[in-house]
Amino acid sequence: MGEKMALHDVEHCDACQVHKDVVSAVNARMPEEDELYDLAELFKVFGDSTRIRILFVLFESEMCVCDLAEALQMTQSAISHQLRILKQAKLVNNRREGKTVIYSLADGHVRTIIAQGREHIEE
Amino acid sequence: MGEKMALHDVEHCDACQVHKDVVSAVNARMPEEDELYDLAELFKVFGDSTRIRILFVLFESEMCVCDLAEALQMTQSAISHQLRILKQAKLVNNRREGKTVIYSLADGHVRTIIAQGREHIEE
DNA sequence: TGAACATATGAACAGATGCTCATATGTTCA
DNA sequence: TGAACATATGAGCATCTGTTCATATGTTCA
Repeated sequence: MGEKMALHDVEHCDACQVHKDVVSAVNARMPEEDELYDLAELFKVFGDSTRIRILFVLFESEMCVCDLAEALQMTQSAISHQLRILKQAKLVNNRREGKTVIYSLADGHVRTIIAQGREHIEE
Repeated sequence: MGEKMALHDVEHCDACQVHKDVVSAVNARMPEEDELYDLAELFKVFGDSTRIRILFVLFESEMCVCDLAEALQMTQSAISHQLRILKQAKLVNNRREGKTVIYSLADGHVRTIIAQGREHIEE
């Protein structure tokens, strides 16, 4: 921030003057830049049907990579790349069992978020 | 579907044979292709910090396009493009009042989904 | 140890995405 | 009606994303 904040003039309508207090109030309650960014990054992870499908599979049962590939009819590589993203977002956990690696859901937020999403689109 | 479903052989581990019943069960409970796609599309909309910021502003108050541009220090065009996406996803409603167009949150799922997302990243 | 298996990862490429710029559409008011 | 204002939209461009392909890492067992 600071000198980088060279607030270029932004257009505003006449009504804007009236609502200026609301704009200030809004900015006061807006989360930090970092949190907004992290939130968007989190939802980006849900924003791909391959990853959504992986999560649905894991709703039923923890599973190894190759079973996931089989279940979704995709290559091991593609699944592995996506699992990496899901893991970085802490949506899944994994543990090694011999040669295989077992992935599972990380926490309940995943179910809640997807459930709310499903409710929304069914309207 | 049909002839397009030329199930290319997918690799599978030895353990996979054991879990084959689980894979079948999973596929039975998997939502339709369309729903999975729509779900991903919905979350994609949440997956951009500009749109997240717009939603946070609308949490506080319904608002016209130029006030949103002012609040977020972005151009009217950029905001308008994003509002279009939010509207297509039925996350916001709008109504015209004279020259201005007022946008507001569409329903409670938006708050719930974002609230769950915030909970998740604060761990 | 070395072969076979399971998973991870880097490079590369095609397709999607978000912003800007220019301009069109829609509304009010003199 | 025409000027001014508010918003919407299409084209273009730079960037990001998901898959594939090749290959590396890690594990088991003979």
